[in-house]
Amino acid sequence: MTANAVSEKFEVLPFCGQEKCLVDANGRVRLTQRWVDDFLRRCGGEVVMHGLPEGAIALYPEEVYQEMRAREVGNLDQLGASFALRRSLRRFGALTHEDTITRQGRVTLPAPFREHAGITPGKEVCIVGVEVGVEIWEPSRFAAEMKAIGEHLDNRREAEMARELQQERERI
Amino acid sequence: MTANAVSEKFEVLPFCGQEKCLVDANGRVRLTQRWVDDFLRRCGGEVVMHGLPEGAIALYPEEVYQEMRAREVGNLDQLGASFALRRSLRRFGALTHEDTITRQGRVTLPAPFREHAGITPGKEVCIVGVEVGVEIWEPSRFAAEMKAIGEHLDNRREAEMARELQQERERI
DNA sequence: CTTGTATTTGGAAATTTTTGGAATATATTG
DNA sequence: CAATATATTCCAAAAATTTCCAAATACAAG
Repeated sequence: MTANAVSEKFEVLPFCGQEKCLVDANGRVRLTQRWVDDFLRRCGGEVVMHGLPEGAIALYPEEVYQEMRAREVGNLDQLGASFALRRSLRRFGALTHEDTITRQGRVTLPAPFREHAGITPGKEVCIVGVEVGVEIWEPSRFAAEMKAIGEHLDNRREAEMARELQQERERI
Repeated sequence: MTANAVSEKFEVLPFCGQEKCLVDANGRVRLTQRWVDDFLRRCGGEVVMHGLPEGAIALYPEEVYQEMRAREVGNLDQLGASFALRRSLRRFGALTHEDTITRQGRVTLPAPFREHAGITPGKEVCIVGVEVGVEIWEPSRFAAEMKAIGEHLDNRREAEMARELQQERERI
């Protein structure tokens, strides 16, 4: 298959899985063919890059980002009165950037985004599918994030099991 | 019987029982013919692999997974504001992966999934039927899980018997 | 304004990894 | 014990990743 032809196979679960890959000396990453295909299918390769508060970089198809921002951007009547709204617009504006995936599936991460995400040219990053797009993480940050998610779920499991036992005891 | 032909024998209890098998050097497992048949019958061999919070890998027919996952993906307007939604998408995205069982009944476990489940190429795993699919466990984790299930059921038995006694005493 | 230098961009070759298949060995059943 | 089925190892083909290189662009100094 050539780099530009999108596989015909229908993807039931787009933007899933995770990869490790190297950031080249110029701050570029190469997406795997599968994700390139997902983006081509969704938006012809036009992606929005956004620096997340979690300290990672998200890549969304344009339409996903538009939908995500539609509400706040529509609230122009509050613009004069609300510090919070202005801050939010400022944050999203500053940390958002449009790009097109190249024919070889590469995306350049501009320096401010790399700094925001703690990413260094020449080192590895984790690229993670998030169902509606992908996220690019500095590996140790990603490990910490997954650990936090895991611990939260452990707590939920304990709570669920305890509750089940409690219900058994209190049944009339 | 060839690997691709599904046995005509009607399976009353699909996805039951357990097996031990070796993970090859490239992280692939071979399902027994019975389970290959179960998957071919349900979904033509198209499976969804999912890293469970319990630290094992589940294989479900596609349709089972779709049903299991009430679509969070529709809430795009919350994507920018909600850490919890992003975490949820991240967890499911990172630990979910589509695959097709090969003609030889093999499934590749990608490295991140193996790590998540503590599985090492070249070593044994337990493959456990869970009625709606199968789960792949690192053997000692599976033993611990079965022990935990047993203990929880012991507690429930005590609770149920105590409650029954209490009801008898409180009867008028 | 021109020339030389540095930086960025795109592409191709080479290596590594992954994948599918077949051959061999082992176990199971009649 | 033979015949069949199952499991495991090995190997060749295919694919993906990474490294390397050349062209293009931007930048700076003369």
